[in-house]
Amino acid sequence: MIPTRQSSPDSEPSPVRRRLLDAAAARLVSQGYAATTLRQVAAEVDIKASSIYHHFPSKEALFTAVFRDGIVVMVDAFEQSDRTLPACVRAHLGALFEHGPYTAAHVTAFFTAPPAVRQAVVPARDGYESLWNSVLADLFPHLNPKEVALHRLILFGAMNSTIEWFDIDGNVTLDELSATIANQFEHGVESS
Amino acid sequence: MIPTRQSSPDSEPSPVRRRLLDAAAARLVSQGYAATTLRQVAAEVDIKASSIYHHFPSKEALFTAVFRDGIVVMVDAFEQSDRTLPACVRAHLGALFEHGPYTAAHVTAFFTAPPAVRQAVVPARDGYESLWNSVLADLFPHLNPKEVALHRLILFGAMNSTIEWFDIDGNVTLDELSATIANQFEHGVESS
DNA sequence: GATCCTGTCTAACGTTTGTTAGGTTACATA
DNA sequence: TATGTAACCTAACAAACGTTAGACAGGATC
Repeated sequence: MIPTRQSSPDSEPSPVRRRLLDAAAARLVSQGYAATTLRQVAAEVDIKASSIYHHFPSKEALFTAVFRDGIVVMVDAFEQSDRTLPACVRAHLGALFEHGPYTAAHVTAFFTAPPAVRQAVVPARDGYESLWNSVLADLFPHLNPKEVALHRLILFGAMNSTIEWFDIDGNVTLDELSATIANQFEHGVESS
Repeated sequence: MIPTRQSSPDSEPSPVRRRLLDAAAARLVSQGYAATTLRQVAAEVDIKASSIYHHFPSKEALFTAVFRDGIVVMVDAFEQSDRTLPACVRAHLGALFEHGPYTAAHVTAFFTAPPAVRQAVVPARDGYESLWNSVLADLFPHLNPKEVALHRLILFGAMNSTIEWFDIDGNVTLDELSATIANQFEHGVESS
């Protein structure tokens, strides 16, 4: 009857394994890959660094799992939304700010990870991008596929950068921010 | 008569010092702060790591200088543009892709640097952001200051994220990309 | 010619890193 | 009761890190 918060994307793995992922994700957000040490992560779970190797075969494997879970959280949020643009934007920002540190870790630290880790996560990333591409293609049928991809990248940049400055406890709510971004993407800043 | 490219933002410092900054910036882009070692940077300039300390008092000082130069490049490009939105966007992307690795290093690695380094660069960052705020306030007078700041952050996110996917040697030119981003910011994706 | 300064070097320091080897407990299952 | 396995531990490894100390060369200055 231990009240461990299960912000888990997967189906009930070992509690310690889950807490290791939680701690690793949280550290990734604030420190990046290279500066996050296994001893820090282990200490946050009250075990020793060497014990991590009973759950993951290497540092790379641990952080690969974190990045994968970051995408799982995004895909889950995306699939629970209707396919309107504001809803999709809201789902993406919700994954970033409301569903644990995994998506935030992915967005902030993915490019600080070594190539082997990045490559292992690429397929999952591509899957999420495809979801967006098909939604945008439906919503804006006057765009050809190349334009869809280009505008999606611009939108992703706008959404993901919020992790660097948006304050979830500030004056602006996530709903308002999502509406602003979606509206600007669709109609431009003139219509604000 | 050595053909060292002088992609320098400052006024002719020691050639070795400049080359150290160049090498450090290039490494920052691909590896981030913690993973970039002084021995790597020194090797690229054909000196030993300990000799760096004749030019900079510490690793933090070296990379602080890199981040500062990243802003200098941006400000220079910005001030040579007229104050239209497409020109400002083009200047920003030019700083990212055409004027050496300093701005790219700043955008990709600033948040991977330790707090002491970030804080030392904050004033210069604020200056550049103020330039943009005043231009956007002039161009879109119907926005109040809070809205200007919010839309600037969204635009910065869109522009800076291009460093992660745009290929300067690909099919799309920097001019086209700048026009697309500026147009979308102003009028939305509908008008594409 | 003696002195100083600049720029580099070699060598080493203390620390930290990811990782491994081997031992110890607790709790299953037989 | 015996056996096995999961989960942790201590201890240590080799490598790499930022940094420092001290020596040496070359050129300028006196």
